Amino acid sequence: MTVTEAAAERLVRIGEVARGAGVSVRAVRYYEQQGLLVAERSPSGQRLYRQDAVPLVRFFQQMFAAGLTSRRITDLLPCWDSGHTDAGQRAMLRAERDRIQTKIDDMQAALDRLDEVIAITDTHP
Amino acid sequence: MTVTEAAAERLVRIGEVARGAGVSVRAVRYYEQQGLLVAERSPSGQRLYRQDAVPLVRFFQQMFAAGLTSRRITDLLPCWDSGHTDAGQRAMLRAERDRIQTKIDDMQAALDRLDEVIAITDTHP
DNA sequence: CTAAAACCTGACGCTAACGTCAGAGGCAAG
DNA sequence: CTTGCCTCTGACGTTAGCGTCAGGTTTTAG
Repeated sequence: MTVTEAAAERLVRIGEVARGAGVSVRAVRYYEQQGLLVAERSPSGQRLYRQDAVPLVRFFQQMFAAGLTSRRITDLLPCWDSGHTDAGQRAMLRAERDRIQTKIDDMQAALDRLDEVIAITDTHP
Repeated sequence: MTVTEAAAERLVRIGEVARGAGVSVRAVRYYEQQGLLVAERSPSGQRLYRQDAVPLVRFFQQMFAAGLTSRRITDLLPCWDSGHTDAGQRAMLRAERDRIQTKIDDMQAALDRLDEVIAITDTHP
């Protein structure tokens, strides 16, 4: 059921993508510049995106929030697109995973320390 | 038992603090510039720190890792030093706490997505 | 038809926590 | 004394993900 049907996909302009994903237009252009996103062009030169660009941009945001760089995301995009991965990509996936886990642990430790202080300052004003 | 005894505290120079805390000398100077750290000076102008500067710098690192800025840390330092806090500081503590918690959740979500992909690419090479 | 809204391409600005010189003084050892 | 390591004060460089003009074209609403 892969939509190989070239059934005239509805294309949207950059503003709609940006609003849909909750980011700025500038951000979407930046993603294209970084090779994260590809867009067709209208005869007049305006960017045209398929609707799946919206969840894709949301995904980028999620990865950015996790501390991945746009470079890393481009390197790992094939893992999503094609499902195919080579050894290097699998290693990168694991490395990023471990890095994120470590960062979560660090932040949890910091959170615990803050909570200690909050508890103290609340009971001891 | 507060060590009000001016019992000639052993003072250390910046290199020892940096090595002890696992940061660069430049970082320690930066913390002073940002008002996080205060140092006495030797007659010749070299910075002299008390040994508790080492755990303090480690603490800064932990807060930085959690996304606090040096500005925020200076604002909240009195909560540690004096144990005394006003309403504004308590609000800031909670705000930072909530921000960190949100970020942890975001990163956990990203981690879960990465783990999905890892699972797929491992079973489906 | 016309005005507003949206889009385009540069290109400089911004922030935060340092890195990295450069040039000069300070300090214990041999 | 001098060798070598540590420290000092500036001060500019870096990185990443955008923000923010500037100046011009295009699309849309009425």
